[in-house]
Amino acid sequence: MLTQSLNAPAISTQITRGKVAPAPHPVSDQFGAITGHVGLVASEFSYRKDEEIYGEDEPAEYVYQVVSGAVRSYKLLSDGRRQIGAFHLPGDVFGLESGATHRLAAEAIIDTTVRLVKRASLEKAAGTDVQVARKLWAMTASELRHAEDHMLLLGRKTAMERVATFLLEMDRRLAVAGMMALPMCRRDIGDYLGLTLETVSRALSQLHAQGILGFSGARQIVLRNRQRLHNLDA
Amino acid sequence: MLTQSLNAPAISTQITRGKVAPAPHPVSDQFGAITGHVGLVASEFSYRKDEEIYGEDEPAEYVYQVVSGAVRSYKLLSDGRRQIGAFHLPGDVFGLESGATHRLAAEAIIDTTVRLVKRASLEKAAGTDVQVARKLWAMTASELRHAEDHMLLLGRKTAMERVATFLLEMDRRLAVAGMMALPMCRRDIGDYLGLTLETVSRALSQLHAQGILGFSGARQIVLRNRQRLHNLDA
DNA sequence: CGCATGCTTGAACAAACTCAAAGCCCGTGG
DNA sequence: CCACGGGCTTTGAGTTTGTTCAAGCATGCG
Repeated sequence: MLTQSLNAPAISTQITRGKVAPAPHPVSDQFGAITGHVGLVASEFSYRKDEEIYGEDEPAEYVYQVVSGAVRSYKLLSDGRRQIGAFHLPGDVFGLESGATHRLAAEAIIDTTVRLVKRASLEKAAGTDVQVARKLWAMTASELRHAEDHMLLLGRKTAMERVATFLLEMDRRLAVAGMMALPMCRRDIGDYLGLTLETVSRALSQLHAQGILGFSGARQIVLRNRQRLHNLDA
Repeated sequence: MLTQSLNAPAISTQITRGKVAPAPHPVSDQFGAITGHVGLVASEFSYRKDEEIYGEDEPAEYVYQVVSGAVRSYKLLSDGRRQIGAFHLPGDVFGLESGATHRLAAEAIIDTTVRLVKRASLEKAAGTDVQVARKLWAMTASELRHAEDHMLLLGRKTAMERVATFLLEMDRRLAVAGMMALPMCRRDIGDYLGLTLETVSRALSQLHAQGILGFSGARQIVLRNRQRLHNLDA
């Protein structure tokens, strides 16, 4: 886990470009805000479902952005208990570290393509460009904000409140035309919310029975009443 | 909570110095590493036990360092459930934000003196001095690391494991001559660990019965067997 | 020295977990 | 195109861990 810096590509799609897409980036494109600004070299890389992107405590050689797919960042206890700290969806940057190593491991939840840049080149850019330095700090601060909210959820919310929070978060982040297609299984959701997969399933069933959400298959969910869901979320 | 930027001083000890202590700072002094470097103006301020230092979502006007005493940072749910995200002990910097507001509230656990600098002046310094910018990022990254470890604790550890982790953390951070004087009450510990105060008390009693720790009053604790405590911590 | 606050302990309870089984999809291959 | 198989999800029943509610105790502060 500590030895290799990058795993084997999934389908040998290691397309290295001299420069990342020169097309204009929206403000929300955090990676573009950096790479576009200082002209860093970015590459693309693909991982198959459940493939490890990097391990816990591995040297942080690259910084990643999800192009398509989904990624989970997690920590393990020695007996296998897992806590997922975050899900990374298209557009999200992950694997950014101020220190030398990755604090959490990362795996592709489904087949996933990422863009990546060498951490060293970002550090270098930050050393000369104050805007880049500010942006790196802001990205880490944004992760911290999420972690702080999540500590409140894990420490103090009930199972139903956690699931309600999760659904509202996913709705915000990946709903298309009022519907969301969850890339992760019930176990992943449980490990994110500090619950078992059964408890997650029961909460979702209950919300379904109350008409608050609709299913089209276990992972296609429509929120039918965001207000009521919000009320369930403490 | 959103209106005032700084609460009334405890005992009118608002000593403003032209410059903070010019004595050499150890490497561990994060605040000094910045203020010393760029010559920022720092002040000292005191808060009485249980006094609010700033509220959640209040504008982040200052960055603080504990000089003496102890501080808790926390979030509340609407019905009063509380999650303490961190305890700040002498030497610790807290209240540092990349964005405009404080994400957690902060209160003095006991009578506390802090050193503080205006956030704006730090931002300004970071704009010209890359070392300062790097340091601010590193401090936020350090908080993130703690939050990630704490998510694992809150989401996946048992009550005994949480208490063991807590004791080892406090031992590391505030033990003097093998003994630690906890500044916080059982409720604070519970709200930090996602437990009730009764569960914390029961775990401590059990550790005492097993000879793993000794008490001299409820808050004076001696760890008699760190190895066994470490084994109890997953 | 006395009281109030915080801590401990006990007993009953509840929320979530574990273990188990059945059902549903979805992708695969015939 | 349909049948099959396997993984994922749901649901149920019983258990466990930690919570809640309630006393009693200690301690440290005035």
